[in-house]
Amino acid sequence: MAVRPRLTTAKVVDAALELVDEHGVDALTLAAVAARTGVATPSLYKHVASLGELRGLVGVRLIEEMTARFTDAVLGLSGDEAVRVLMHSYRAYVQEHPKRYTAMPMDPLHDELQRAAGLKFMEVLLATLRSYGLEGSDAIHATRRLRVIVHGFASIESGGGFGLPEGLDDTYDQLVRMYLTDLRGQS
Amino acid sequence: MAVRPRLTTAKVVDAALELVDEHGVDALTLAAVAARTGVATPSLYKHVASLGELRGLVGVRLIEEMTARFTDAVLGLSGDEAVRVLMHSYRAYVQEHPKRYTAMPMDPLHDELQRAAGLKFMEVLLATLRSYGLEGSDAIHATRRLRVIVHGFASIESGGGFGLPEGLDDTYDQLVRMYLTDLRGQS
DNA sequence: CCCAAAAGCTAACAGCATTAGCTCAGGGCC
DNA sequence: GGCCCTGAGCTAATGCTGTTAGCTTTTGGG
Repeated sequence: MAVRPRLTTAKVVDAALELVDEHGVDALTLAAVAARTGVATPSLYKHVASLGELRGLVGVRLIEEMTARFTDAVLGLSGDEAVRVLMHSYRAYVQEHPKRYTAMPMDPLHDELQRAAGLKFMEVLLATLRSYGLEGSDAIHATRRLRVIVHGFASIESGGGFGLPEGLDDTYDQLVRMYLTDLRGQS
Repeated sequence: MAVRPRLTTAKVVDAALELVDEHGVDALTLAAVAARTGVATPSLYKHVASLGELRGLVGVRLIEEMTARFTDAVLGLSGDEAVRVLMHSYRAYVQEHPKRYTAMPMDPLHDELQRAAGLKFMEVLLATLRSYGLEGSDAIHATRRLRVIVHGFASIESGGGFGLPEGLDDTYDQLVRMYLTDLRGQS
């Protein structure tokens, strides 16, 4: 640590995220990040190993941010109310950052950081379902079903996959209700 | 039509799809397609306007192929059995072409071809749900819920997003059951 | 039999990620 | 307090993209 760097890995990821938010995930290029941080492109390699790694770090950032937000939202709640708040929190996050969700990695097993972030995320889901008294594989299945619904909807909505946005709130409410009913029904 | 072309747009899309299947969606490059079709890269522009358009055509191909397959699978069935077969057909297709699903466009409104293909796909879904006697927005909500589940699961599974693949069949069965129960419950 | 349309080609260019090697500032250490 | 060495940032260069311009050559229609 001979020199205090003007740039850090965290700041590089910050700039990358801004770029994704503003111009979409395809605009995440090392040249653009360099321009935004006021640095020559090759200088970024002092903080990031490659464009691929930067993408991975952005993914970790997203998972962490969502996890923190959901943890906060669900705090002090339990049962159906906790699940409802969690699911609506998820959708709200994606709605606030429409272009961001495309950068979410579905494969958190490759990278060690992503793996850790993914596990923490799963823990929040499991904790939210704890009051239902599910054990072993039942708990795993329940979190999987939750992920499927929440990610499926977010993915289609943020990609503009639903034709007209009319009644989307209703559709989501129905999904939440469907999930909760099913959760109670199998006890 | 002065010359019988050695290459056609369809063959270009064929090669593109092969590339996606073999080496993932990131390997879909004009240079690679040219190499595979035995032609110089710029020659492709006689059949395709740009890489972006080729991506779109690949997307259309995928939607059409899935639609055809589901139409076939559901033929002569109705009610729960039709829905069950449709959902399992969807998953089977994605399992057979793991890397392919990433190329599926969620935004079929930009391109005219994609729009048409997407509508046909939705028609199959609506037709499958016809025997439930849903009308108006109820039918729309039901198809949306179906898409959310089916796409959510396929997206996570094909991306390796479920940790261990253990018990994934059970998870999917639970989702199918959940959807059907919900469908009956609200009549 | 000619000619125009169109498929494929080569040459060229801009933008990208990435590597190699340099410069030079500043904190650790005596 | 002055040296040194670590490391951040730079410039130059390479190879791979997609894309455009303009030429060559084949071939079906008149």
